Amino acid sequence: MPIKRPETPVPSDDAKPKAAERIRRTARELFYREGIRAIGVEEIVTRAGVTKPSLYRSYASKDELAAEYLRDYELAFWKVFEAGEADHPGDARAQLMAYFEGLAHRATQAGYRGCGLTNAVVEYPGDEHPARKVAQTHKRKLRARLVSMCEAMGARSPEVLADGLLLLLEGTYASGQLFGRQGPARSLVAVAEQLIDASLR
Amino acid sequence: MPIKRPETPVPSDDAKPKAAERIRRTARELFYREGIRAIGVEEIVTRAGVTKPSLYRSYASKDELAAEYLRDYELAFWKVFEAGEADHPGDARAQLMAYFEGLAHRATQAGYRGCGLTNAVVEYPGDEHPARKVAQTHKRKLRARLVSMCEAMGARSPEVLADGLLLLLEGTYASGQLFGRQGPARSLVAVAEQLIDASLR
DNA sequence: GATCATACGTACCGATCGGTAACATAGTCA
DNA sequence: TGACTATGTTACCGATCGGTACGTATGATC
Repeated sequence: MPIKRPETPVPSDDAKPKAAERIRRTARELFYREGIRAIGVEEIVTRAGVTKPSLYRSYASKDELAAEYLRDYELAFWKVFEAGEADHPGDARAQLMAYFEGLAHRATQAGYRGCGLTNAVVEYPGDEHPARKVAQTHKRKLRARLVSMCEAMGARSPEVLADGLLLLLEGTYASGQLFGRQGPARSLVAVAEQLIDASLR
Repeated sequence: MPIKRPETPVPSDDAKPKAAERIRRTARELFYREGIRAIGVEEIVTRAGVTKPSLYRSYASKDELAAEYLRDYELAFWKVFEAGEADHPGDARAQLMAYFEGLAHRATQAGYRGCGLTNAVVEYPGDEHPARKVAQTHKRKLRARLVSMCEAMGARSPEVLADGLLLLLEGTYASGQLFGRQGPARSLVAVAEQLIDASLR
């Protein structure tokens, strides 16, 4: 019979226990689908199969759990956003359009709920909310990233093109939940191509 | 001394009394600034200087009050949106750009809160909510209106151009609250012009 | 001045909100 | 085995949620 080794390797500084991870995943799903304000902590712990004290030992408050959810969301976003780099190395335009194509598809599915980060900013107008801070920091990062991609494309005015593409992105997030399957998000790719074409020197 | 005539003219079927109107106005301001879910009915009636029963005598529920708020919001929107018609009769492009210019200005002010209708859809993902229904109906109307304006402009593909402009609009609503004064909304006019130019035959 | 409808306020409802104190249990290492 | 730590559980807190039963003030009409 083999020796039972500990589940967490020796130099693991921050291995989250089971309950905290279940809470995290459940909160992520519920917060995204229903909205943060709409979901109570009671429902989170019930659906996660744990109880409230388990939540509050791992997260300081519901607001902090929401912020954590958005940090996870951001990680997942970058993974999708950067997926095109492998397929199109050195081609910023193709990388960006790969993300746009995927987004246009997702945003025209029934039940699409937009960007969790943008939604959080809508739900929490006050600047002091931790979730809002995560979201705003992320969006600034995204904007800077778009600018550098537009520079790589050789845009006449990278900032203006990046702004335009960001407006299209955010517009797609919103329109995806406003309109159903035949929403304006279906034109995202065509419009983005037009805009990029018109912006190159 | 003149005969004191009744305040409401004879064939007035539904003249709202004073308290209901105060509630309406207070709700409109608070719902827009703070969000619908964030504001309780208690706070509305307190700030309006009335009491809860007064609210529930004029509105069936908080949800219905929220829907009423959005109906008012929609009226105000069309007033602004159609303001350009007087200045630029028969010139759909100039009418639209007039709205875009005003929006770009508002969306780059500190404390901008985006579109109340879009925000409501973010706050209430469930299709059955009365506020959401108002918002979605409005957005469909807006989309149709944009299509007809793009036809009037002589666009190659009016639907695609209208979609693109709608994405820019919604993106501006969102970006206005995400970024501060130097947000991407500042480029809205330039981008829209580029997109329209590229879409005419 | 009595009547009566309308409009408004006082006081309260049960439910749920986010959050916690106190205790029980399980795994780790001496 | 025994002490320590980490995690889970029961039961509860005050505050606030949306909503209402019921009594009161007001103002026009006869």
